[in-house]
Amino acid sequence: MNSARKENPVTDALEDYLETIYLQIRDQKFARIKDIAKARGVKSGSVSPAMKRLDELGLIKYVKREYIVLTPEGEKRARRVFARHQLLEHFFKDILNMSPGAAQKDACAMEHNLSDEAMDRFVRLFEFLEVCPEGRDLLEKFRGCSRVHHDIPCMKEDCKSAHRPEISEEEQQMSISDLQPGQSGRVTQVNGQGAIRQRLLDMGVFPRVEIEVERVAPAGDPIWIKLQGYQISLRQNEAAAVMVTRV
Amino acid sequence: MNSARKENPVTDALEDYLETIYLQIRDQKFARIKDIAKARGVKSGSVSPAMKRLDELGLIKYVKREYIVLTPEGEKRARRVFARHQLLEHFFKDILNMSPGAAQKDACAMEHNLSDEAMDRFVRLFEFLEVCPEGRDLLEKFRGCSRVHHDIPCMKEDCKSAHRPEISEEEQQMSISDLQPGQSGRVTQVNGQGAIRQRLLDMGVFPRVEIEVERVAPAGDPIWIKLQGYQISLRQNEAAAVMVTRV
DNA sequence: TCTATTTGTTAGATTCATCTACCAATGGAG
DNA sequence: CTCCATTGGTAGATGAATCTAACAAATAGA
Repeated sequence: MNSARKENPVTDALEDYLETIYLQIRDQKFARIKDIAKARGVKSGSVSPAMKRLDELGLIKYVKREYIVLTPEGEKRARRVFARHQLLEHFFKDILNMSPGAAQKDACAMEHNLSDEAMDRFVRLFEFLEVCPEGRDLLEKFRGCSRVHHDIPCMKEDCKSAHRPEISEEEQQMSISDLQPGQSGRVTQVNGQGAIRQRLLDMGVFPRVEIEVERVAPAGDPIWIKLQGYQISLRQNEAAAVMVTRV
Repeated sequence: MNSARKENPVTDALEDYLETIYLQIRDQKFARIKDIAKARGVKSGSVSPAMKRLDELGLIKYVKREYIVLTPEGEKRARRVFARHQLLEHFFKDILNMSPGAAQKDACAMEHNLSDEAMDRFVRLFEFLEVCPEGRDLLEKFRGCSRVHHDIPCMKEDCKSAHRPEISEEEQQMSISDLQPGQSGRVTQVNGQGAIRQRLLDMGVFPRVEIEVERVAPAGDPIWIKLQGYQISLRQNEAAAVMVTRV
């Protein structure tokens, strides 16, 4: 981020201003300090100097006390940021099924940091889901599962009826509490809800991660596991919520 | 981001330090200024005061010139950031099929800004792809398409053989250049490669976006379209690369 | 034990983004 | 035409994160 700024002095904050200007010109034909300040939640005393910097960078045309105009370069840049915003928001809201508010907020936070490559791959995913009949069905199914999933993992539902009916021997699902000390597994599901789930995720316990049970207390309550090279301890109910396949 | 900082003064930079410390303790049993500076690409003169701040915040224990120790609170926080990093990197690398370097970089940039809700939904997606047989197949297929896709959209490939064989009337695919002025469409695919594709994405032309053809120049070359309330112009070859369904 | 090297600290400067508080310009309303 | 309200601009301050450069402490060789 530092080196990026040296080559390209347009900071995230300036990009935000640019995007705001872009949207205001779109929606009300002009952009002025007051509205920008309001939209961005800053004071007008902060906007003026920012406009000066944007002008110096050739991204806007700004003569004091007059309306702000985007240069072609500025418009391009603004549109780019806005496109990333839209893409992320769509992904969060319509694919991951997040609440609109959170989708918007997360998109705002990330719009400046999405590489071209990531953007490209997101779009490929969208294309897949849009164009491919299977993709569409799957999205439906995923969203269905995701919505219900607060309790029931998708596996139990209609997914069960799919092809690849029998699950091979070593893919047997079990919970961490079924593992003996020394045994390892690969996480496939986190069944807990609310605080338990949150805590597990925050500790890095989610699908694809490999864990090893190191030690189990006599009562079976704290269970020490190793993941990503670090040791953590789980309560019994947390361990029981984590489904794994043996490795 | 501002308001968040007031309630919780742990900035992104401090969180990065915390994560670095966490990983160094994991990998070499101790963390010291020099290594942290190197890992983060800053000078040691910047690290010392940061350690002081982290100590004041109760996230590390730091006595000058001695090794740095994470408090339970600090360890929790570090693990949380690292978990987000892992999750994002996994998503970018193994699901979106990005190059390892870019996946890593993007994950770094976003790890501080991923809401709990987003994390939860990502994990649901992983669970779906891990546990559900259909999910697995689909991921395979998507990755296959994604890899080849630089030229060939997935629709033409094995996806074609899926259920839902015939595409209904109004879902006929056509390119933007097939639309008449006044007609509208919903983007489903962006077929162009390289610079053309990049330009289209940067302008916000990607699946799910609705566009309307406003005007076509006599020669058919610049085509003006409206999307997201803004007018942009496309060259003929760009327009031809964008597949839409009529709306 | 004494020096040379490595490592860490401190002070002071810079840049960015913000604030507050006050000042200046503009434009209606009377 | 004047006055006042709205709007924008400026100066000065703050806080974060960084740098450089000089200094101090610890460590390791000789």
